[in-house]
Amino acid sequence: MEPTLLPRAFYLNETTAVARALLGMVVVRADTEGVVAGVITETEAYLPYDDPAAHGFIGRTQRNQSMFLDGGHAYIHTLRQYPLLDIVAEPAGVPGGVLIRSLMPIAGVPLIAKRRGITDGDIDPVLLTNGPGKLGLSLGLTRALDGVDMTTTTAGLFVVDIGIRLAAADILVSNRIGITKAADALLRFRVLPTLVREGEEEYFRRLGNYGAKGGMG
DNA sequence: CACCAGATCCTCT
DNA sequence: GAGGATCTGGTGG
Repeated sequence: MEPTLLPRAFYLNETTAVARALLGMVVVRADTEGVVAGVITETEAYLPYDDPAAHGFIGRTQRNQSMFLDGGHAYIHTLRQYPLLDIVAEPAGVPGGVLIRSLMPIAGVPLIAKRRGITDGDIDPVLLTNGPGKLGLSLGLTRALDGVDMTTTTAGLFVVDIGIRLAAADILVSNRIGITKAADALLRFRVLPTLVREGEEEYFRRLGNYGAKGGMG
């Protein structure tokens, strides 16, 4: 299918539904250094209500204000030296967020390796972006991109649908990791690891079609 | 202004 | 599985 930019309506839904639906979608980052893209293979939902692990739980602050924007905006914060990418869900004023935890790179691997500081040319591409901090570095994210609208291409950070459709059986559900509050809530969603591997060539083929159609939108 | 807690990663063991 | 590197923002004095 023709790749399509995910519209606002995609994100104006329950945070958990958005977290599931984002699996298989493609994050694209385009800036002066080049284009980087990867299929989303792991997400976590941070709920707008009764979720002490969510940054919005304490109310609106300087740090988390982007979570209160309309769904489809970026909420980018840093943890130690790493930028982390959330995509805001739900309508404005409802601070739901989906943490993008892992990508499978499908474009710009050399640039990703450069941003990761990896010089070993023989490294597995999947290992370059299989963690929230790693993919944040790979996409060249900074707090300057906090709050940008990801339903347009103007900021150079957006998500496209390239036609990947996952069955419920293809998704692993488990507890969120790296947190201490509400650590037992089943809000982590992953594409079956074996499926990621098997789908790798197919993803590249789709991207080839995308590139042939004239750019990233 | 000082303190401290993190939605992490990497290197050992 | 544990510990250190290293940085920002929230909270309290």
